[in-house]
Amino acid sequence: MKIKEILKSDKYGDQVVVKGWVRTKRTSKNVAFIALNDGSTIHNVQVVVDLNEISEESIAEATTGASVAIEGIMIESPGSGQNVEISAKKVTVLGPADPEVYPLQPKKHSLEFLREKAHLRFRTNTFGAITRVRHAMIYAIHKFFNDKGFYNIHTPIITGSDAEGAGEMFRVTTLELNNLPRKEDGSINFEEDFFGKETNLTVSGQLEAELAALAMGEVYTFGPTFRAENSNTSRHLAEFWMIEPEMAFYDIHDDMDLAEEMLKYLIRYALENCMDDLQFLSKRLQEEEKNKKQEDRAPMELIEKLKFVLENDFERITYTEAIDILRDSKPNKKGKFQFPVDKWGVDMQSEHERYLVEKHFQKPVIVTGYPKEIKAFYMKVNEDNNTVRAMDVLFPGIGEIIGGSQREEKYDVLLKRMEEMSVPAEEMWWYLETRKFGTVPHAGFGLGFERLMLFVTGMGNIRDVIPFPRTPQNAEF
RNA sequence: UCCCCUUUAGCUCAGUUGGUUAGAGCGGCUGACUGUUAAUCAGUAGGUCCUUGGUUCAAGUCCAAGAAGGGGAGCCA
Repeated sequence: MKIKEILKSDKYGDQVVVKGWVRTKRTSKNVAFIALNDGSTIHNVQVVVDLNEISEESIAEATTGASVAIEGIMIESPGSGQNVEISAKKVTVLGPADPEVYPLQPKKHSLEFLREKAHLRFRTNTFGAITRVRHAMIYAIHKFFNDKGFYNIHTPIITGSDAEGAGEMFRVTTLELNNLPRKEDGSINFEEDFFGKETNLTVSGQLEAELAALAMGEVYTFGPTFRAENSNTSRHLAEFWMIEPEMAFYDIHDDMDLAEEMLKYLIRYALENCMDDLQFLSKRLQEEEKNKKQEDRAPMELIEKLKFVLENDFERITYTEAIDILRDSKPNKKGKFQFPVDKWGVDMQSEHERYLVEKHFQKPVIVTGYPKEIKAFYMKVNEDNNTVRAMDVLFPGIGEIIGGSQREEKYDVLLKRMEEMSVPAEEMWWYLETRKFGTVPHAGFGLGFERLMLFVTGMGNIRDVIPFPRTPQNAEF
């Protein structure tokens, strides 16, 4: 029986078998207590062992980290702290964990330490909670789209195009690296490679998702994404999961509406289904906050923050309005920004996004209408021929959580944009053909799944919301 | 890739102007305790002071290079 079910039950007297891992064991002369967890919930079940019936020796190996099977009876707990507990009739240690060397102790560990113990950190309260919330969010994403009539599309992980225009790519090859086949001019002959051409891991499924949307109407991808950027921040991974909806007949406003609706749906789902875990994460955060200086502390605790996002409309402004606000802002006038905002056309830096979201509006902000020079070739050019129908959703503490746009559906304009930005049009013939045959206005966006996880769990480092993070110089486990 | 910080016991950290046998709390182990909640109390073991080189009579402490980790920036989701 799962511990989650036992703790909800009041069938005192029922016989149960529980299997799990020991968190702590406390012994006294006549009685021992084992706090047992099986991953089904943040809470442990308390197993009571009468040492007059079961010898202390037989449970000697039931130390922190050991796996055990308990046969016993559910009883109403006389102690405070829990309603139900299990009176053990038989304790079997399935797999001992030598307490001299088992690295997880019944105490707080730093997140940095646990990162080096990623194979065992699932056994901690924090990562158990994160893992359950992560699952709930994965499920909720599929449910959200399914209920709206979207189709899930599996886009390729190995791609032959290097024109997706989103960062450095990981090369995929079966060529022998110590003995590369060369052409006469000395360059590598990729015709001998597995696919007969240069291939990489995908940096986005968007282009393929567009192809599907232009027949299926509303589609989404949810798959692994790879970026070989040498990026060392708490918000970047070399391998992460991205959700990319793509919708025919949507304009930029429909796109924004969907993005806001989806984010709120997911947050609501977490509040309705993961309250135990969120409460634990919130408490954990609040304890961490105590060690911070007053000005660095979060203005709201986790659950309050999630509810706040649910209950308020996202602020929608144009890039031009954003630049005006920033130019007239106190930190800009006082020279507090590392990158001063002086003229229209500059890209917004992290500090500017943070100012807008955390100081000026104090809620999520969607910025649209960026200068076309700083955005991708596929974004629809506005009538002013100066800005594009891009939209970035900015979240407090995280920055850009969603980046999206209405796509350029006009063949001539798209081709011209590709030439301007030196995107090889010949290679992208298939993408262009969708604009040649039955093109329609359409839009889409990309949501970084781990960035969503950062927000929902309140964690500060993206390496702690994915089980096995891949970052520069680190592919352990 | 750039800037800043850190590296001392299993974990979290202290270690004075360079000076003798390097400390604490937690955890482990041993024992005590009539139901505990990260139990409590007593005792006990445990160290390549990140690595290499240098300065010095003497280096955990000063200098140089490197490694690992963290924070921030860029890039982005």
